[in-house]
Amino acid sequence: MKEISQAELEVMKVLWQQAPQTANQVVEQLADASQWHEKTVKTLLNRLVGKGAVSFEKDGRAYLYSPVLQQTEYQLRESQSFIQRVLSGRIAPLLAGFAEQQQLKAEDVAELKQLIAKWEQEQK
Amino acid sequence: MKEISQAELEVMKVLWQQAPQTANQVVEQLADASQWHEKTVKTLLNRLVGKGAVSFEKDGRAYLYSPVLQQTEYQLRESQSFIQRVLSGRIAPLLAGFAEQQQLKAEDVAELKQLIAKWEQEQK
DNA sequence: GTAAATATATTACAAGCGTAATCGATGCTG
DNA sequence: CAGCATCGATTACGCTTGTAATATATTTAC
Repeated sequence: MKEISQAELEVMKVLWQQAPQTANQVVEQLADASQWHEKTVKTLLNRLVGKGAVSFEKDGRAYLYSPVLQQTEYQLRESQSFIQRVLSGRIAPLLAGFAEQQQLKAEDVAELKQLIAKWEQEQK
Repeated sequence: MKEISQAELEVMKVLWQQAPQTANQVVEQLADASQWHEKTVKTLLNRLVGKGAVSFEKDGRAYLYSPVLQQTEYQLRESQSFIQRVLSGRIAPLLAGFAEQQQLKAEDVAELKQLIAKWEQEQK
């Protein structure tokens, strides 16, 4: 699977929320959110099909698009490559930075604790 | 400050390890690690200067290069933008993915615990 | 059934990127 | 001092990306 560009990612997000969707449904959501021209969105859809990240089936004159690449899979892959590439494999500095910026929410901390508990279980 | 590309980042990493360095010192380290041609590395150095991420001072015929952008600053900025763009602002899923892949090390967990403790202190 | 609307497909085009080669200046060597 | 070696600067070139416009095929509306 080829790399997905930033603009293409926005299109994927729309499809991840709901699928399948026609090109026009996708266009409408992104016209609101991103000020993108219809033609631009359709180009992006096309490129995503070319990259194998999105598939479509014909529904009369229009197409119905669906994501092939799943969001969790994408997030995991990107996270791993990001942590290697930018953070040299260490994850804690990222959180430290976040904490400093007061961007860590109670919710996040709760999830972290659970994660740690689970991890410790597995170590036994 | 303009965006730093992936290839440029490798050059920054070398300068973050030690600075200032001559172009040739940088070239040598990257020739080993990345198979890059001398000309390629020098182009990257030049582009980084153009982007304001690296500065130089003349030392006779050669230049001495130093990073202007600091690594921690870069990492923080990139982490924030990554978490927004890819993870929609939630940091926990990233960790969950990591844990699943057994990539969380004892060291990481220790750091995370400390972070949480500190965070809880601050909430009081 | 012919024109207008509308879907996708094809083409466009400038900027950024990866990956160098060439140019021009300066210093080194014999 | 005349060429060679070596800097950094400039130029190159094909690919990707952002951002569309144009072309083509198919419906649908008179």
